[in-house]
Amino acid sequence: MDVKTLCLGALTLGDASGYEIKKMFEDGPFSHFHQASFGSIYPALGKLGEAGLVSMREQSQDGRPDKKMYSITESGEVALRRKLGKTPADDRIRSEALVMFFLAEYMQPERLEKVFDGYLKSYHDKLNCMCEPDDSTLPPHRQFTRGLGRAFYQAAIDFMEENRHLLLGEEHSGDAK
Amino acid sequence: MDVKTLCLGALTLGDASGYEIKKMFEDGPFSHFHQASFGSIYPALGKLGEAGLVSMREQSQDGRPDKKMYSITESGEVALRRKLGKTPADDRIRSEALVMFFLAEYMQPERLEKVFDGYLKSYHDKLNCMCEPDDSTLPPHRQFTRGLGRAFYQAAIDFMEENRHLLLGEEHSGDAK
DNA sequence: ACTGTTATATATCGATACTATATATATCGT
DNA sequence: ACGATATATATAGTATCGATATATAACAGT
Repeated sequence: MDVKTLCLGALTLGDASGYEIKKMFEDGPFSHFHQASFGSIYPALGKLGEAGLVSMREQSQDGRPDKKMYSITESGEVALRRKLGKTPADDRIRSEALVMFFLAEYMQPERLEKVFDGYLKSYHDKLNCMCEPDDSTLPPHRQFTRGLGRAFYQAAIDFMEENRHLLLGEEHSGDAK
Repeated sequence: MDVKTLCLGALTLGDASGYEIKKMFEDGPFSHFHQASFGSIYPALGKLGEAGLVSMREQSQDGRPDKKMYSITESGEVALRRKLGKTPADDRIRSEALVMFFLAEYMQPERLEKVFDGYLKSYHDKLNCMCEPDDSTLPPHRQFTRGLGRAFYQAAIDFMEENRHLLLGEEHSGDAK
Protein backbone atom coordinates (compact mmCIF):
# COMPACT_ATOMS: atom_id res chain seq x y z
CA MET A 1 0.00 0.00 0.00
CA ASP A 2 1.78 3.10 -1.19
CA VAL A 3 2.05 6.36 0.69
CA LYS A 4 -0.41 8.14 -1.61
CA THR A 5 -3.10 5.64 -0.64
CA LEU A 6 -2.16 6.01 3.02
CA CYS A 7 -2.47 9.79 2.74
CA LEU A 8 -5.91 9.44 1.16
CA GLY A 9 -6.88 7.13 4.00
CA ALA A 10 -5.58 9.60 6.57
CA LEU A 11 -7.59 12.40 4.96
CA THR A 12 -10.82 10.44 5.32
CA LEU A 13 -10.53 11.24 9.03
CA GLY A 14 -10.64 14.95 8.25
CA ASP A 15 -8.63 17.70 6.64
CA ALA A 16 -4.99 17.72 7.69
CA SER A 17 -1.59 19.15 6.92
CA GLY A 18 1.43 17.10 5.94
CA TYR A 19 2.75 17.47 9.46
CA GLU A 20 -0.58 16.31 10.96
CA ILE A 21 -0.69 13.31 8.63
CA LYS A 22 2.77 12.37 9.84
CA LYS A 23 1.52 12.60 13.43
CA MET A 24 -1.35 10.22 12.62
CA PHE A 25 1.22 7.63 11.61
CA GLU A 26 3.65 8.41 14.41
CA ASP A 27 1.41 8.63 17.47
CA GLY A 28 -2.12 8.46 16.13
CA PRO A 29 -4.62 5.90 14.91
CA PHE A 30 -2.40 4.41 12.21
CA SER A 31 0.75 4.14 14.31
CA HIS A 32 0.12 0.54 15.28
CA PHE A 33 -0.10 -0.84 11.80
CA HIS A 34 1.67 1.41 9.33
CA GLN A 35 4.28 4.17 8.97
CA ALA A 36 5.02 7.06 6.62
CA SER A 37 7.79 9.65 6.68
CA PHE A 38 7.99 13.31 5.74
CA GLY A 39 10.25 12.23 2.88
CA SER A 40 7.35 10.37 1.30
CA ILE A 41 4.30 12.24 2.65
CA TYR A 42 5.12 15.67 1.13
CA PRO A 43 5.90 14.31 -2.35
CA ALA A 44 2.80 12.11 -2.18
CA LEU A 45 0.56 15.07 -1.32
CA GLY A 46 2.04 16.96 -4.25
CA LYS A 47 1.24 14.17 -6.67
CA LEU A 48 -2.24 13.65 -5.25
CA GLY A 49 -2.89 17.35 -5.78
CA GLU A 50 -1.67 17.18 -9.37
CA ALA A 51 -3.99 14.22 -9.95
CA GLY A 52 -6.97 16.03 -8.44
CA LEU A 53 -7.36 13.46 -5.66
CA VAL A 54 -6.85 16.08 -2.94
CA SER A 55 -7.41 19.79 -2.71
CA MET A 56 -5.30 22.21 -0.69
CA ARG A 57 -5.75 25.59 0.93
CA GLU A 58 -3.09 27.58 2.71
CA GLN A 59 -3.77 28.80 6.21
CA SER A 60 -1.58 31.54 7.56
CA GLN A 61 -0.58 31.36 11.18
CA ASP A 62 0.58 34.04 13.58
CA GLY A 63 4.31 33.82 14.07
CA ARG A 64 4.57 30.42 12.45
CA PRO A 65 5.05 29.19 8.91
CA ASP A 66 1.92 28.94 6.79
CA LYS A 67 0.08 25.67 7.03
CA LYS A 68 -1.13 23.73 3.97
CA MET A 69 -4.41 21.98 4.71
CA TYR A 70 -5.37 19.10 2.45
CA SER A 71 -8.79 17.58 1.81
CA ILE A 72 -9.70 14.43 -0.03
CA THR A 73 -11.83 15.04 -3.14
CA GLU A 74 -14.60 12.87 -4.55
CA SER A 75 -12.24 11.40 -7.12
CA GLY A 76 -9.79 10.83 -4.29
CA GLU A 77 -12.38 8.79 -2.48
CA VAL A 78 -13.09 6.77 -5.65
CA ALA A 79 -9.36 6.07 -6.02
CA LEU A 80 -9.13 5.03 -2.37
CA ARG A 81 -12.07 2.63 -2.71
CA ARG A 82 -10.41 1.09 -5.75
CA LYS A 83 -7.13 0.53 -3.86
CA LEU A 84 -8.98 -1.01 -0.92
CA GLY A 85 -10.56 -3.43 -3.38
CA LYS A 86 -7.23 -5.13 -4.03
CA THR A 87 -5.72 -8.02 -2.10
CA PRO A 88 -3.56 -6.74 0.75
CA ALA A 89 0.11 -7.69 0.91
CA ASP A 90 1.26 -9.90 3.77
CA ASP A 91 2.00 -8.16 7.06
CA ARG A 92 5.58 -7.06 7.56
CA ILE A 93 7.06 -6.91 10.99
CA ARG A 94 10.52 -5.44 11.47
CA SER A 95 11.82 -5.75 14.96
CA GLU A 96 15.47 -5.04 15.65
CA ALA A 97 14.95 -6.01 19.28
CA LEU A 98 13.69 -9.46 18.34
CA VAL A 99 16.63 -9.93 15.97
CA MET A 100 18.85 -9.10 18.95
CA PHE A 101 17.01 -11.55 21.21
CA PHE A 102 17.38 -14.20 18.55
CA LEU A 103 21.11 -13.51 18.39
CA ALA A 104 21.42 -13.04 22.15
CA GLU A 105 24.56 -15.18 22.43
CA TYR A 106 26.39 -12.40 20.58
CA MET A 107 25.42 -9.77 23.14
CA GLN A 108 26.78 -8.75 26.54
CA PRO A 109 24.33 -9.93 29.24
CA GLU A 110 24.00 -6.43 30.76
CA ARG A 111 23.29 -4.99 27.33
CA LEU A 112 20.73 -7.69 26.57
CA GLU A 113 18.93 -6.93 29.82
CA LYS A 114 18.83 -3.21 29.00
CA VAL A 115 17.41 -3.89 25.57
CA PHE A 116 14.84 -6.30 27.03
CA ASP A 117 13.71 -3.84 29.71
CA GLY A 118 13.48 -1.01 27.17
CA TYR A 119 11.47 -3.14 24.79
CA LEU A 120 9.09 -4.27 27.54
CA LYS A 121 8.64 -0.66 28.65
CA SER A 122 7.94 0.47 25.10
CA TYR A 123 5.21 -2.15 24.82
CA HIS A 124 3.69 -1.04 28.14
CA ASP A 125 3.72 2.52 26.80
CA LYS A 126 2.03 1.52 23.56
CA LEU A 127 -0.62 -0.44 25.45
CA ASN A 128 -1.22 2.49 27.80
CA CYS A 129 -1.80 4.90 24.99
CA MET A 130 -4.32 2.50 23.47
CA CYS A 131 -6.29 2.08 26.70
CA GLU A 132 -7.38 5.68 26.73
CA PRO A 133 -9.62 7.28 25.93
CA ASP A 134 -12.63 5.03 26.27
CA ASP A 135 -13.55 3.61 22.89
CA SER A 136 -17.17 2.62 23.43
CA THR A 137 -18.21 5.58 21.30
CA LEU A 138 -16.10 4.43 18.39
CA PRO A 139 -17.74 2.72 15.42
CA PRO A 140 -17.40 -1.10 15.67
CA HIS A 141 -14.69 -1.48 13.05
CA ARG A 142 -12.55 1.04 14.89
CA GLN A 143 -13.14 -0.86 18.12
CA PHE A 144 -12.00 -3.94 16.24
CA THR A 145 -8.68 -2.51 15.03
CA ARG A 146 -8.00 -0.93 18.40
CA GLY A 147 -8.86 -4.11 20.25
CA LEU A 148 -6.62 -6.15 17.98
CA GLY A 149 -3.75 -3.78 18.69
CA ARG A 150 -4.32 -4.12 22.42
CA ALA A 151 -4.49 -7.90 22.13
CA PHE A 152 -1.11 -7.89 20.37
CA TYR A 153 0.58 -5.70 22.93
CA GLN A 154 -0.97 -7.43 25.92
CA ALA A 155 0.04 -10.88 24.65
CA ALA A 156 3.60 -9.73 24.06
CA ILE A 157 3.83 -8.11 27.49
CA ASP A 158 2.43 -11.18 29.24
CA PHE A 159 4.79 -13.49 27.42
CA MET A 160 7.85 -11.33 28.08
CA GLU A 161 7.05 -10.94 31.77
CA GLU A 162 6.47 -14.66 32.21
CA ASN A 163 9.46 -15.80 30.19
CA ARG A 164 12.23 -13.31 30.79
CA HIS A 165 14.28 -16.09 32.37
CA LEU A 166 14.52 -17.85 29.02
CA LEU A 167 16.36 -14.86 27.62
CA LEU A 168 18.13 -13.40 30.65
CA GLY A 169 18.66 -16.43 32.83
CA GLU A 170 17.26 -17.40 36.24
CA GLU A 171 18.90 -14.76 38.37
CA HIS A 172 17.18 -11.98 36.46
CA SER A 173 13.69 -13.27 37.07
CA GLY A 174 10.90 -11.12 38.45
CA ASP A 175 11.25 -10.03 42.03
CA ALA A 176 14.23 -12.13 43.03
CA LYS A 177 16.11 -8.87 43.23
CA MET B 1 19.29 -2.67 11.34
CA ASP B 2 20.65 -2.78 7.83
CA VAL B 3 20.68 -5.78 5.54
CA LYS B 4 24.42 -6.31 5.92
CA THR B 5 23.96 -6.82 9.65
CA LEU B 6 21.03 -9.13 9.01
CA CYS B 7 23.15 -11.19 6.62
CA LEU B 8 25.90 -11.47 9.23
CA GLY B 9 23.28 -12.60 11.73
CA ALA B 10 21.92 -15.14 9.28
CA LEU B 11 25.40 -16.52 8.69
CA THR B 12 25.90 -17.16 12.41
CA LEU B 13 23.45 -20.04 11.92
CA GLY B 14 25.82 -21.61 9.39
CA ASP B 15 27.24 -21.11 5.93
CA ALA B 16 24.61 -20.17 3.37
CA SER B 17 24.09 -18.90 -0.14
CA GLY B 18 22.24 -15.72 -1.01
CA TYR B 19 19.23 -17.76 -1.97
CA GLU B 20 19.35 -19.65 1.37
CA ILE B 21 19.65 -16.40 3.34
CA LYS B 22 16.56 -15.13 1.55
CA LYS B 23 14.73 -18.31 2.55
CA MET B 24 15.67 -17.73 6.22
CA PHE B 25 13.86 -14.41 6.04
CA GLU B 26 10.96 -15.65 3.95
CA ASP B 27 10.02 -18.92 5.64
CA GLY B 28 12.71 -19.52 8.23
CA PRO B 29 13.68 -18.39 11.71
CA PHE B 30 13.78 -14.67 10.94
CA SER B 31 10.55 -14.51 8.97
CA HIS B 32 8.46 -13.46 11.96
CA PHE B 33 10.44 -10.38 12.84
CA HIS B 34 12.36 -9.12 9.84
CA GLN B 35 12.58 -9.25 6.03
CA ALA B 36 15.23 -8.91 3.34
CA SER B 37 14.95 -9.16 -0.44
CA PHE B 38 17.24 -10.46 -3.18
CA GLY B 39 17.62 -6.85 -4.29
CA SER B 40 19.37 -6.03 -1.01
CA ILE B 41 20.86 -9.39 -0.01
CA TYR B 42 23.13 -9.88 -3.04
CA PRO B 43 24.60 -6.34 -2.92
CA ALA B 44 25.04 -6.65 0.85
CA LEU B 45 26.97 -9.93 0.52
CA GLY B 46 29.19 -8.27 -2.09
CA LYS B 47 30.04 -5.41 0.24
CA LEU B 48 30.57 -7.70 3.22
CA GLY B 49 33.03 -9.70 1.09
CA GLU B 50 34.88 -6.55 0.10
CA ALA B 51 35.11 -5.56 3.76
CA GLY B 52 36.41 -9.00 4.76
CA LEU B 53 33.42 -9.65 7.02
CA VAL B 54 32.44 -12.76 5.06
CA SER B 55 34.30 -15.25 2.93
CA MET B 56 32.90 -17.03 -0.08
CA ARG B 57 33.55 -20.24 -1.95
CA GLU B 58 31.83 -21.36 -5.13
CA GLN B 59 30.28 -24.78 -5.20
CA SER B 60 29.47 -26.23 -8.56
CA GLN B 61 26.27 -28.20 -8.90
CA ASP B 62 25.25 -30.83 -11.42
CA GLY B 63 22.90 -29.33 -13.95
CA ARG B 64 22.31 -26.20 -11.93
CA PRO B 65 24.02 -22.84 -11.69
CA ASP B 66 27.02 -22.65 -9.39
CA LYS B 67 26.24 -21.85 -5.79
CA LYS B 68 28.14 -19.20 -3.81
CA MET B 69 28.46 -20.25 -0.18
CA TYR B 70 29.22 -17.50 2.33
CA SER B 71 30.73 -17.78 5.79
CA ILE B 72 31.04 -15.16 8.49
CA THR B 73 34.65 -14.33 9.37
CA GLU B 74 36.08 -13.40 12.77
CA SER B 75 36.01 -9.74 11.86
CA GLY B 76 32.45 -10.26 10.68
CA GLU B 77 31.53 -11.55 14.10
CA VAL B 78 33.23 -8.57 15.76
CA ALA B 79 31.27 -6.22 13.51
CA LEU B 80 28.02 -8.05 14.32
CA ARG B 81 28.66 -7.81 18.08
CA ARG B 82 29.26 -4.09 17.71
CA LYS B 83 25.98 -3.60 15.86
CA LEU B 84 24.11 -5.62 18.47
CA GLY B 85 25.55 -3.30 21.10
CA LYS B 86 23.53 -0.36 19.80
CA THR B 87 20.01 0.61 20.84
CA PRO B 88 17.45 -1.06 18.59
CA ALA B 89 15.02 1.04 16.59
CA ASP B 90 11.34 0.83 17.49
CA ASP B 91 9.41 -2.05 15.99
CA ARG B 92 7.75 -1.32 12.67
CA ILE B 93 4.55 -3.08 11.76
CA ARG B 94 3.12 -2.65 8.29
CA SER B 95 -0.21 -4.28 7.79
CA GLU B 96 -2.25 -3.42 4.69
CA ALA B 97 -5.04 -5.63 6.00
CA LEU B 98 -5.31 -3.65 9.23
CA VAL B 99 -5.33 -0.39 7.26
CA MET B 100 -8.24 -1.84 5.31
CA PHE B 101 -10.08 -2.88 8.48
CA PHE B 102 -9.55 0.61 9.86
CA LEU B 103 -11.03 2.06 6.68
CA ALA B 104 -13.71 -0.63 6.40
CA GLU B 105 -16.51 1.81 5.64
CA TYR B 106 -14.84 2.40 2.27
CA MET B 107 -14.96 -1.27 1.33
CA GLN B 108 -17.65 -3.54 -0.11
CA PRO B 109 -18.90 -5.88 2.66
CA GLU B 110 -18.22 -9.02 0.59
CA ARG B 111 -14.70 -7.82 -0.13
CA LEU B 112 -14.08 -6.99 3.52
CA GLU B 113 -15.17 -10.49 4.50
CA LYS B 114 -12.81 -12.06 1.98
CA VAL B 115 -9.90 -9.98 3.24
CA PHE B 116 -10.75 -10.83 6.84
CA ASP B 117 -10.98 -14.56 6.17
CA GLY B 118 -7.72 -14.53 4.18
CA TYR B 119 -5.95 -12.63 6.94
CA LEU B 120 -7.23 -15.00 9.63
CA LYS B 121 -6.15 -17.97 7.55
CA SER B 122 -2.69 -16.50 7.02
CA TYR B 123 -2.32 -16.12 10.78
CA HIS B 124 -3.42 -19.72 11.35
CA ASP B 125 -0.82 -20.80 8.79
CA LYS B 126 1.92 -18.79 10.48
CA LEU B 127 1.01 -20.22 13.86
CA ASN B 128 0.97 -23.75 12.43
CA CYS B 129 4.44 -23.44 11.04
CA MET B 130 5.69 -22.22 14.41
CA CYS B 131 4.17 -25.10 16.34
CA GLU B 132 6.40 -27.64 14.69
CA PRO B 133 8.85 -29.03 15.15
CA ASP B 134 9.15 -29.39 18.90
CA ASP B 135 11.39 -26.69 20.31
CA SER B 136 12.39 -28.20 23.64
CA THR B 137 15.83 -28.86 22.21
CA LEU B 138 16.34 -25.24 21.24
CA PRO B 139 18.52 -23.00 23.39
CA PRO B 140 16.40 -20.90 25.78
CA HIS B 141 16.72 -17.62 23.90
CA ARG B 142 15.49 -19.29 20.74
CA GLN B 143 12.58 -20.74 22.69
CA PHE B 144 11.91 -17.20 23.86
CA THR B 145 11.73 -15.64 20.39
CA ARG B 146 9.69 -18.52 19.04
CA GLY B 147 7.32 -18.41 21.99
CA LEU B 148 6.86 -14.67 21.60
CA GLY B 149 5.97 -15.16 17.95
CA ARG B 150 3.43 -17.81 18.87
CA ALA B 151 1.95 -15.56 21.55
CA PHE B 152 1.50 -12.80 18.97
CA TYR B 153 -0.21 -15.00 16.43
CA GLN B 154 -2.37 -16.81 18.96
CA ALA B 155 -3.57 -13.55 20.51
CA ALA B 156 -4.43 -12.11 17.11
CA ILE B 157 -6.28 -15.27 16.07
CA ASP B 158 -8.26 -15.41 19.32
CA PHE B 159 -9.20 -11.76 19.08
CA MET B 160 -10.27 -12.00 15.43
CA GLU B 161 -12.34 -15.12 15.99
CA GLU B 162 -14.10 -13.64 19.00
CA ASN B 163 -14.70 -10.22 17.49
CA ARG B 164 -15.40 -10.71 13.81
CA HIS B 165 -18.89 -9.31 14.36
CA LEU B 166 -17.39 -5.91 15.17
CA LEU B 167 -15.95 -5.75 11.68
CA LEU B 168 -18.37 -7.81 9.60
CA GLY B 169 -21.62 -7.37 11.47
CA GLU B 170 -23.81 -9.86 13.40
CA GLU B 171 -24.91 -12.01 10.51
CA HIS B 172 -21.37 -13.05 9.76
CA SER B 173 -20.60 -14.41 13.17
CA GLY B 174 -19.16 -17.85 13.74
CA ASP B 175 -21.48 -20.74 13.08
CA ALA B 176 -24.68 -18.83 12.50
CA LYS B 177 -24.39 -20.00 8.93
C1' DA C 1 5.30 -37.04 -23.82
C1' DC C 2 4.32 -32.41 -23.37
C1' DT C 3 3.40 -28.12 -21.03
C1' DG C 4 3.07 -24.99 -17.37
C1' DT C 5 4.43 -24.08 -12.71
C1' DT C 6 7.54 -24.04 -9.02
C1' DA C 7 12.11 -24.52 -7.07
C1' DT C 8 16.89 -23.59 -7.04
C1' DA C 9 20.58 -20.40 -8.43
C1' DT C 10 22.74 -15.71 -9.67
C1' DA C 11 22.30 -10.65 -10.38
C1' DT C 12 20.78 -5.66 -11.40
C1' DC C 13 17.81 -1.60 -12.46
C1' DG C 14 14.10 1.50 -11.74
C1' DA C 15 10.77 2.83 -8.39
C1' DT C 16 9.64 3.85 -3.74
C1' DA C 17 10.49 5.08 0.95
C1' DC C 18 13.31 6.89 4.58
C1' DT C 19 16.96 9.56 7.01
C1' DA C 20 19.28 13.57 7.40
C1' DT C 21 19.36 18.14 6.57
C1' DA C 22 17.60 22.83 5.78
C1' DT C 23 14.79 26.76 7.02
C1' DA C 24 11.65 29.36 10.37
C1' DT C 25 9.32 30.53 14.83
C1' DA C 26 7.06 29.23 19.28
C1' DT C 27 7.07 26.87 23.63
C1' DC C 28 9.06 24.61 27.48
C1' DG C 29 12.41 23.41 31.05
C1' DT C 30 16.56 24.57 33.45
C1' DA D 1 19.56 33.11 28.43
C1' DC D 2 20.00 28.81 26.45
C1' DG D 3 19.11 24.20 24.78
C1' DA D 4 15.55 21.00 23.64
C1' DT D 5 11.22 20.13 21.67
C1' DA D 6 7.14 21.25 18.90
C1' DT D 7 5.05 23.04 14.85
C1' DA D 8 5.61 23.94 9.91
C1' DT D 9 7.54 23.18 4.98
C1' DA D 10 10.59 20.72 1.75
C1' DT D 11 14.43 17.97 -0.65
C1' DA D 12 18.91 15.29 -1.51
C1' DG D 13 21.20 11.28 -0.73
C1' DT D 14 20.80 6.60 0.70
C1' DA D 15 18.65 2.13 1.44
C1' DT D 16 15.43 -1.30 0.14
C1' DC D 17 12.26 -3.72 -2.75
C1' DG D 18 9.87 -5.52 -6.83
C1' DA D 19 10.42 -6.64 -11.37
C1' DT D 20 13.16 -8.51 -14.61
C1' DA D 21 16.84 -11.35 -16.59
C1' DT D 22 19.24 -15.69 -17.18
C1' DA D 23 19.67 -20.89 -16.44
C1' DT D 24 18.31 -25.76 -15.27
C1' DA D 25 15.71 -29.24 -12.43
C1' DA D 26 11.62 -31.09 -10.47
C1' DC D 27 6.81 -31.49 -10.22
C1' DA D 28 1.87 -31.62 -11.52
C1' DG D 29 -1.62 -32.02 -14.82
C1' DT D 30 -3.25 -33.55 -19.20
